[in-house]
Amino acid sequence: MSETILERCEIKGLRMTNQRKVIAEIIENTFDHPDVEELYNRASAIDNSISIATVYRTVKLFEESGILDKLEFGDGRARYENADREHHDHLIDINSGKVIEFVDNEIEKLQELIALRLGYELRGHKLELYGVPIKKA
Amino acid sequence: MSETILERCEIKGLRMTNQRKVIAEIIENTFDHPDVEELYNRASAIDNSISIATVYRTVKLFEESGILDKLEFGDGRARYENADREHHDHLIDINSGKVIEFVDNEIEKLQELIALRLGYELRGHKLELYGVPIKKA
DNA sequence: AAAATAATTTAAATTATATTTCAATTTTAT
DNA sequence: ATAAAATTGAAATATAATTTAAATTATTTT
Repeated sequence: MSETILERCEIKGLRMTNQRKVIAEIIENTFDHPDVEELYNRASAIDNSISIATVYRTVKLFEESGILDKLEFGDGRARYENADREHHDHLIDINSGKVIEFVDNEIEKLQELIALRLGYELRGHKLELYGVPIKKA
Repeated sequence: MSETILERCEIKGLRMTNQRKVIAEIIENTFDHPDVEELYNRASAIDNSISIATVYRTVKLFEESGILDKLEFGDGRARYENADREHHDHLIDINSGKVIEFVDNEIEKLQELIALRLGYELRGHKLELYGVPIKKA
């Protein structure tokens, strides 16, 4: 977990063009979950010649290479985050859209177990909690 | 949990046209997770004048009325199932695409708890397990 | 029951997200 | 430095979903 995205791309033998470096940098240094449009905006601010087609192509390439994780929170747009982080799930505030990350080892273990009981080896999962903030009295 | 979809629609005051009845029937009597295209095919077999726009409109209406649940398994198409069933989650066989339903009360309780710990009241969740069948020796 | 009003439908047009084509450019290999 | 291969930008295309508008169907009023 210590390499940068750029380094991991190079390890995988991906040709690192300027455009890809810009996108890699942005994802490296963000802790939110930008969609392609947002990545394009942020990338354009750094290199305004970059096209949105390249952003789409790059996130797809990075996802297929295991560099990025694709998230879908049900609003029709895909979001991306650095795949090289401690695994976590997401809680989405349905009022504000805010996304909170969490990990729960118990739930992780349970998922493995459930899959096993059903005769499957767990290869991945998707857990999203949707909630509203509890009002303090 | 004993009413039909049609009855629940009527309770909610939805105007039940022929088209909507056909779609309601189909979902009532299916235990898979059809997408709109598939619903349209099945509906067309019953009433070939039904249009795909109506299928889209109807699943949206039904979803907003809590009659249907919308599922997204990451292939870009939304799938639907009768919302009036014992709650369950899904395990997707990544080889065959087969979908297995399961319930685990422990995991349900844990999710509530996690949300609470983060200061949220849980309003919904999405849990999908992705796995491959374990080969028997 | 007929007329008036309101909601729904079909088919086509439109929108939104994502992918692909192709000529031009950039990168890598020779 | 040149040739070969991959990537890019811009525009075209694909795909899922939504919307428009005229026509139809259902509901309400008289």
